[in-house]
Amino acid sequence: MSSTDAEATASLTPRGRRTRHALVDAAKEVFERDGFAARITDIAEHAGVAHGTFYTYFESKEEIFLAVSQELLEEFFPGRPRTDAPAPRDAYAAIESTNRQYLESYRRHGRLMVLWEEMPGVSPGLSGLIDDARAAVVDRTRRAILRLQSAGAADPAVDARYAAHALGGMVNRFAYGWVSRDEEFDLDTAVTQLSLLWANALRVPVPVPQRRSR
Amino acid sequence: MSSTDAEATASLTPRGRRTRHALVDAAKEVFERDGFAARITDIAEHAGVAHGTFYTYFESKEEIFLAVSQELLEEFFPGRPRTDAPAPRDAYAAIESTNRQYLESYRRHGRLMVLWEEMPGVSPGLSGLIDDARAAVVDRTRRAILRLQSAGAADPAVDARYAAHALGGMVNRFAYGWVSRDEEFDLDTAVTQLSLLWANALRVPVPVPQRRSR
Amino acid sequence: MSSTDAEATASLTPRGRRTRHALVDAAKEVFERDGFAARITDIAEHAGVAHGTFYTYFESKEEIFLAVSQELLEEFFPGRPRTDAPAPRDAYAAIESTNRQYLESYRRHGRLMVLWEEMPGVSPGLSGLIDDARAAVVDRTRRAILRLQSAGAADPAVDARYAAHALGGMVNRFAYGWVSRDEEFDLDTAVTQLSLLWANALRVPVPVPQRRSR
Amino acid sequence: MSSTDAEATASLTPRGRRTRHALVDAAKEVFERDGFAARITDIAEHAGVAHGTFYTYFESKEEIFLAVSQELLEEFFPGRPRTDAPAPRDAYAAIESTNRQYLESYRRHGRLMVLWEEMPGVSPGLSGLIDDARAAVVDRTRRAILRLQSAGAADPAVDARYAAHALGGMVNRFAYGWVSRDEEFDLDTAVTQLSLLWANALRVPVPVPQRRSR
DNA sequence: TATGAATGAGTATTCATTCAT
DNA sequence: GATGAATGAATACTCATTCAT
Repeated sequence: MSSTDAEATASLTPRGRRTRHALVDAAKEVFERDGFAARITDIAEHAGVAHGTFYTYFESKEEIFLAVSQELLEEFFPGRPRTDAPAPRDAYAAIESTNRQYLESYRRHGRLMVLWEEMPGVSPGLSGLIDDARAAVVDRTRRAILRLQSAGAADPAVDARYAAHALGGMVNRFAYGWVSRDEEFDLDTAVTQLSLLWANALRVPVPVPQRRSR
Repeated sequence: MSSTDAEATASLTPRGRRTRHALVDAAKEVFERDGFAARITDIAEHAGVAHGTFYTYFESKEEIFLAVSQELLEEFFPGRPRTDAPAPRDAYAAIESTNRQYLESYRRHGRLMVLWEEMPGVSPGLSGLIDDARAAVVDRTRRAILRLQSAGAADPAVDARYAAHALGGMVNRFAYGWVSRDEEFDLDTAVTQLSLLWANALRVPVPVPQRRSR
Repeated sequence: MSSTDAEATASLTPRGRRTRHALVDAAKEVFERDGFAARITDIAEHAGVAHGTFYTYFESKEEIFLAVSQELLEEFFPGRPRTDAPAPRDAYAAIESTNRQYLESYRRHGRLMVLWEEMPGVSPGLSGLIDDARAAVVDRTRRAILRLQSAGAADPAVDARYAAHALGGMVNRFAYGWVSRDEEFDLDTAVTQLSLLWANALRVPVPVPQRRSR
Repeated sequence: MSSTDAEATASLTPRGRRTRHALVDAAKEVFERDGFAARITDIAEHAGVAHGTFYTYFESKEEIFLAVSQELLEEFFPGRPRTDAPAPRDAYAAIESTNRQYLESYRRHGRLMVLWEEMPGVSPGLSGLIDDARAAVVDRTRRAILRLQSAGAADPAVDARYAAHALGGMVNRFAYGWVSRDEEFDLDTAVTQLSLLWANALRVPVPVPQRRSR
């Protein structure tokens, strides 16, 4: 549970905590079903509380969407990297692991992730928040690329910042297409292929087994 | 002017044609300013016609947005490739040319392109239409990759369909980030870098000059 | 009809003018009945139009209240004095005429005048507007007193500004009490008495007939 | 402390008395800040008690406003006159003393007095109560005028009841304007001027020093 | 007594769409 | 074709008041 959530919850009685929780759960379901057009009335109804009760805990749809998103934010944009910087020769493994985690998380949250992508059209405020988190991750990628280049393990012609944006976008967009349309993709193949493309793009050596994967 | 537009226009008197045109122009401006939340009243006002006149020409906001989008659809997803399949040894040049065109077009239409991306959250019907067009382009990319592979000019370990989705997404997402946020990118560098990543990813040979570009 | 009203009406079709008028009339009735707590729904209903139609003509309750008040504003705080400055020896007659006009107008508009007085508690914006108009009248009174003093026709110990505020307030408050509570007052007596008090206060000579009026 | 307050307080435990007191204090502040639109939540919060606690002591906003007003009621409309009827020849001194007290009290309670005036627009019940108190004072004034007239010390042409209403209103309205708008008045001058006007109006002799006061 | 969560009636407001002229 | 007035469904939000603990 994210810190923000803990904060919001701190001053509540157990009963209040239960109600708030029910609202967040309900909101998750309703957002998944109706997108951001979800009606506050429906959320309250789903949670089994009166209309006005919603406003005891949240000031707006944005705010509860944020609460629903807390978990995702932490999962996709952790405060700190989930793994230590890998030795250059493990670069491929790190890429693959990151991609696998990303795709799995993305698919697990499915409709909600899609909502994130479409947020700017609908709630600029919220999407700014997501953008910030995203920027941090792009920056981490950028630094990782620079490290590989220093170690002579990546194409020096590549501009780390441009590449971080482009490759991050590649995986993100792939996942988005997968979830939002009904493309037929296979998880393992997707991980292998995206990692191969990513590694190739940077000219990071790809271990032999992958090269035969299809 | 696209065929659909021509159709819609055919049965109108000259005066009607003018009014319809004014509405589409106005809509473009207003959509760019307000996003898809634009109000029909504003569009009509901008076009200098009465509110009700809108409905003489369009049945809904979706419909006029579609009309506004016709031009873009044609530009981004032309009915037929704009260039013939290049000889394998010109692969890099083709990649670069495609990317440059894409980025230039995307930037030219700026806010409107962003609207396209965010459409699904807001008008599923329309976005289906865009998706279809997109799919055609992805398929063309897929076949191009297959051709390169047959010619021994691209990494055979790459799955053409996955790669077509991924690399198309890469450029699309990069352009989106560029336009929707205020990232500082340089057009030439962006073209060079994205093309380098794309070519690298497929292990398509990159001519020497690029390799020194930064 | 005040200029503001004419303006608002200028761009409307006859039908629109009729509807707008119906709304203002309805509002007057409803405000008189319910005070400023009147509901917009009621006003629309009273005017025999749909709820939303209200918003075709007015943006808020304040705005229609202002429209309702236009006529009163002009009556109580005319852009220019309704009479020329009287010769000093007619001072009493002028006082009496002004008071009679004021009391008659106030009583004619009854409940609506009372609403004006209570406006500050309920809509500071509107009341500021009324205050401004009131200030202009107070200033006119002040200058009239100064004129009388120069002519040696009024007590020189009186401070014209303080007196203008005080005596204007006296008549206003008297009228307010008369209308808002059910005090039993007689119009002629009220005019005579207020004028006597006013004249006495300034030591303006009071013609003999008045002195016997009761 | 007024009798009503004492009553309400009698049956409470010391702790209850403290809480009730905190609520009344808080209400005074909040009413002064927000007018009668003050929210019960805010009052409770200000008093440092839970929302629901309010209802342990008061049934409604009106009721606590009344409690807040007790002190003022007593100050402005004392159960008995604060001074004995003055000898006719001290009439002016009595007028001046009353006016000074009134203006000082009014200004001391400032925003709250203004609230009183605007009460009818907002809570007819309460304002009826205030009206009653006011009526008692007007009646006292009326009888004082009659006394002066019997003693030959005031203009016999003046109708005591009309004058009591008018002159009371004059001072009240002057004070209201002073407090609610930002008129620049000076206390001593105001007292002198209002007393002068009042005395003049009744043709009560004004001692010489006043006549030179400005 | 105190708490604070829950309630829900009440009201304003927006805007796509219809339709008489 | 054009007009612009009229419509009314849809929904958000506030806050006094109740009540279980």
